[in-house]
This record gives sequence, structure tokens and C-alpha cells, in this order.
Amino acid sequence: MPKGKQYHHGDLKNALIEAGIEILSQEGLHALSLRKTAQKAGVSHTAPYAHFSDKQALIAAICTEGFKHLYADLKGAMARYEGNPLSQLVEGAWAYIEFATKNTEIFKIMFSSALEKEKDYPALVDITQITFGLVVEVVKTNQKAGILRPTPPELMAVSIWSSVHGLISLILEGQVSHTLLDQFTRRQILSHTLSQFCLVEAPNFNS
Amino acid sequence: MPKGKQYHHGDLKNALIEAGIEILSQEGLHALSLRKTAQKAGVSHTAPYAHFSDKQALIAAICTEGFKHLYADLKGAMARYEGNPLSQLVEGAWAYIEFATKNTEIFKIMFSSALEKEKDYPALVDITQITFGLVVEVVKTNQKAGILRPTPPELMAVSIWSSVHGLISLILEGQVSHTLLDQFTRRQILSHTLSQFCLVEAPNFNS
DNA sequence: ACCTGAACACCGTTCAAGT
DNA sequence: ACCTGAACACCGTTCAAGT
Repeated sequence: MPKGKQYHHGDLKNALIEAGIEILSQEGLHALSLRKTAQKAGVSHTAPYAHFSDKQALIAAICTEGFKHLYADLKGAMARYEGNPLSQLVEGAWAYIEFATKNTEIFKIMFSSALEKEKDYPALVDITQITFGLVVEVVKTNQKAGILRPTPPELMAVSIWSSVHGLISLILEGQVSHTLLDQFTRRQILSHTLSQFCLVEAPNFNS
Repeated sequence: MPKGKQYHHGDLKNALIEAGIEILSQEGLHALSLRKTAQKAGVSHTAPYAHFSDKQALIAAICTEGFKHLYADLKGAMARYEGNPLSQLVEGAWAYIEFATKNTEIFKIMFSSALEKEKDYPALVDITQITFGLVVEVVKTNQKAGILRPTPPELMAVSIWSSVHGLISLILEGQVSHTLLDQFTRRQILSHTLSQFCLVEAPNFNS
């Protein structure tokens, strides 16, 4: 055995998650296999079963990591604009788009229903709900500031989240025509969408 | 050989597409394989290669069928409300959501970037562009009627499409909390989202 | 507890061959 | 032109066994 390697890996579970994320990022979803992940982590192809019941469980763990990362990015963007509700909304949405752009494959697997049944992964459900709570909070702040309409905050949060999520999803899937993407930056398209939601006239979204 | 079967199938290509759609609808994306599709069509597992260069090509053909179906549904909904721009917009969006709900697995594969490179399937690119053109048209009609803001129509079309697409995607992925879906119908959430785009006050969206 | 190797049933794809 | 069967390199998963 090579130096530094023991029979017992130590932290194989996290090593497998890291290896999986690396394969995903570099080679894409189709290349992600348990056997390759095990090989990358330096163990036999059956070793992962000591830590994950099946491939789905590994994917769930990768998704959970992705959501934690996304949550941190959103939280950071919003903290940077504390006291300016509209900027919190816009920069939060922009952080969402940047996360999806920089971590395309992880973003895709997070929302690609590679998971059959979400129910069985409580850690994943937790972080998704906490992330949604962040959106609800920024919506409430903007409603108090008279920027968003006073509709039920959860409803407004779903509408806004859908708009931002749908936009970056369609762009990443290549569904938005190239001619449009040449005419307008992603930032401009996002601004246009969000300005539909806002009561203030011509908000200065464009960076 | 069973009666009615010849060595030459006749229309194997379409039979394979149909078989693929059936597997997809009944067993889901993970169960869709070339070998199973061939078996369902009653041919050997290598026969598909006479009509499709690889699995991606079969998926592209299935996606093309899906978009044709979606286009027909949208066109139908809009034709039913000719002369009423706002209803055309709302019912078109609703038809999109109904298509996704009734053909969940096909809808997912259509937007799940199971295709690596869209470029190589001109029939698929064509129908997606024609479908987007439908959205642009209904946007223009609503702008003329003073219902939507006079922003560039393609930009408005992308914003609205994103909102509707994002909404049904998040719902189908199970990302929208059950408590919210118990409180509001899909129709109500859609209405809430679209009403943000409209200049008319409190449009009577709820069916 | 943690990991291995053989084994099984499945894949996608290629290729020489048959009609 | 259209289809078959054998073959290859890959999968996910199970299981008896080793440390």
C-alpha cells in the first residue's frame, strides 16, 4: 500500500462525497458512478456501501453539500446589503444565479430529481427548507419597505424563487436563444424579471 | 416468429420512439435503456442502431415529440381565447403546467439536459424556437392591449416563461413545501406570479 | 466497524455476419 | 437497407470472507 494509506481510511464518507463532487464537476452527471467514486477515493468498489445504502444516498449527500453551499452564498450576499431590502433581494437572486453558473453540474443534480423520493433524506429536506426560509425573510423585509406587494409572503417567495430558478435553469439547459443572450446580459434579464415584482419605478438594478 | 411480424419491421423508428416514451412514462427516466426499448419494440438490442446513432439520438427524438405535443397544447389553449389577450396568456401558461403535470417524465427529460449538445438535433432546436415564438406573440398582443409593460417582447417572453417553467419545475421536484401546496392551488400560485407582470389591477385569474 | 473479491444481472456500443 | 448474436467494457448491488 502507498505511504499514508491505512486499511481504515479514517474519513471515507467525506472523501467519497468530495470525490463524487469532483467527478460531477469535471465529467458531468453521466460520468458519476459509485465505482468511479470509490476508485477516486482509493478504495474498492464495494467500500462505499459501508457508508451509503446505495447510489441514491451518495447523491443525496452531494445535494446536501450543494444546498449548504448555496445557503451560505445567499446568506453572504444578503448580509452584505443589510439595511437595503431591494439590494438584498436583487443580490440574493444574483448569488443564486452565480452559484448555478459556477457549480453547474451540482446545481443540475440538486434540481434534476435524480433522487426518487426526497422523504428519506432528512438532512437534505432540512437545508432546503432553511434556504427557502431565507427567501421568505427577504420578501417580508421588502414588503415592509413597500417594495413588494403585501401578498402572503410564502406565496411571494415561491413566485420570485420560481422566476429566478426558471431563468437560470432555462439558460443552463440551452433553451434561451443565443441571439437574446447576445442582446442582454444575464444581469439585465434578471433585473427585468425582478422589476416586474417591484412597486418602485425603474429600480436601479443594472450593475 | 409471431403472426404479423416480419423480418423488416416497417416503421421501427417510430415504434422505438413510442416504446421509449412508454417506458419513460411508466417507469421513469432511470429505467429508460436502449435494450429495454428494443425489447418492447420486439427487436434485438442492436436493431435501434440502424435508426439512431446512439442513446442520445433516441432521447432527442423523444424530446422532439414532447415539444411538438407541448406546442400543440399551447396553440390550442391560445386559440380557444382568441380576442382575449390576458386569457390567452393565463390559459397558455396553465396549459404548460398541465402538460408538465400529465407528462411529468417526458417534461423532465425535455428540460433535464439529458442531451449533452443540443446543436446536433436540428428538429429539436426548430420546435423549441417555434414554441418560444408562440410566447413572444402572446406577449406582443398583451403589450398592445396595455396589459404587459412595453419592454422588449423577447425579454418579457423569457421572464414570463422562466416564471412559469420555474414554478412547475420546483413543484415537480418536490421543492415547494407541502404546507404551501395545501394552502394554495397551483392555479392560485400561477395567478399570483402572472399578476406581478400585469398592469391591470387584480385580474380575475382564479378559475 | 471497515474493507475486499468474486459473482450476478444489467447497461451502451461495436462488429462481423445473415436476409 | 434492415436486423441478429457474440463480444467488450462498463454499471449497481449482494454476499461470504478477511482485518
